Amino acid sequence: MEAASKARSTPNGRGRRATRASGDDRERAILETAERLLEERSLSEISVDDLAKGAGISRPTFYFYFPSKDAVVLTIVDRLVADAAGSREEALGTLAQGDPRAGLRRALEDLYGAFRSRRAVALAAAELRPTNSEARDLWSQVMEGWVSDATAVIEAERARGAAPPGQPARDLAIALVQMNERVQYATFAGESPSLEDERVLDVLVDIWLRAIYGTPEPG
Amino acid sequence: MEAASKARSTPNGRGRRATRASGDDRERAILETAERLLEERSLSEISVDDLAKGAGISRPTFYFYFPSKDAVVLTIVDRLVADAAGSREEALGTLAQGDPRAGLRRALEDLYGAFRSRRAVALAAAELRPTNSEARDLWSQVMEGWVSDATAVIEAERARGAAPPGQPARDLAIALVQMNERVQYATFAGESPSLEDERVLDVLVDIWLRAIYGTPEPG
DNA sequence: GGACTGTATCAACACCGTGTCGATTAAGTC
DNA sequence: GACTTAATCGACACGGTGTTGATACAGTCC
Repeated sequence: MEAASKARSTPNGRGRRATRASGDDRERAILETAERLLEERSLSEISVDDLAKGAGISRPTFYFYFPSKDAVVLTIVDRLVADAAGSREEALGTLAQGDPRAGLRRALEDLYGAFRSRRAVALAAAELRPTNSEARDLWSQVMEGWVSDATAVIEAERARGAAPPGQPARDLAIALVQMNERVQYATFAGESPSLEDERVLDVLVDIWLRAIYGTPEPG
Repeated sequence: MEAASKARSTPNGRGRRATRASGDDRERAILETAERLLEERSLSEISVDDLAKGAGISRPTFYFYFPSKDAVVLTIVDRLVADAAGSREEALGTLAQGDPRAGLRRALEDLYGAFRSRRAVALAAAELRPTNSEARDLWSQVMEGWVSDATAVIEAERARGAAPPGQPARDLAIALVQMNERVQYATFAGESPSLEDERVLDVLVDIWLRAIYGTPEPG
């Protein structure tokens, strides 16, 4: 959905107010500085001055390019999300027909990979959510996309008799997608009880399969 | 684990420096003000001055009772966690023998109920985690408790032949416990894709049962 | 009942991060 | 060479945090 990242003619509201001169370099410098610093410390430990210094400008000049520190992060997250959306489209095709286990694994793999390759940004986005409504809205859209995809898959599998009935497909999808988010976040952040990087996919795929195709009754 | 809440003789580091006079009222007033304000707005929108005013004291006096705003929230969360731990102990007994579905539901119900009844505090704790290491450590301990309980249950069920083998019990437990946390948080916060309050337990119990007792292979 | 001790209180201060204003410079047009 | 418009920054105002030092206000203790 709405990328507006390449559309340099249309100012995207988040970035700079309508320009085309050499200041593009500075804008990029700010974004790169932000990504670099986020590898070292958390968002709350980075000030506007740090970003300005890193880009070789003064703090007031920073505000010529971005309205706030949050806006910088949102711009970066926007792009990450757009990239991840690409993987998703692609993976959904694989999932549609053929071996469900392999298809589901491909889909979750792509998603996991997209965020793991830019851990720092993913963690910053999470840190922003509680205090920034724009970040919340953006993430809501992202989650909604995955949930509706997963819902469609579950319903299709039930329709063709491959999966048994159970909880409403959308409810199941919400819980599973939120599980993925949380498990991945914990692993990225290196939380104390968390899955090892190499185990994440095995465990998640297994739970998804059992939740979708398994029967609920214990022996 | 370590409550140190009743132990008024031992100053608990978080609270006030060794006292016993009428200032106890003020300490309680601050805690109550914090809980009250958290019902209205998020932690980041509450200042030390708000807490002081609410308790009828000046901002410097606040620092006589607590070293920071975070310390107030941590004190409250400490108590919530202690309460929740009580429920857990109790629920584990029920789970041990008899109908697994009913037992599991009881356990998850108690946990869900403990946090739902003080939503605002739970949300504040989550907001604190990214910026406060003490909050992270506290929550780590809480998660670890649930994870090791769940691990034990899964291993016991596998040992007695009620549950089939599968992913390592602890890995499964981590993912499931983190799912619960995330799903419950989303519901409390009223996030956009989130489960309705009345659906949460049905969905979570179902996924737990399928993940523990189900077989992974699709038809 | 006056000297002593520890609790409780707050005005004033120093500090830091944010965001804005106004003045200034450096390029392009035409 | 007068006119815009991009780009820059010093100086300011603001709001929040945490500390210091002075002070009032109990209660002992002799």
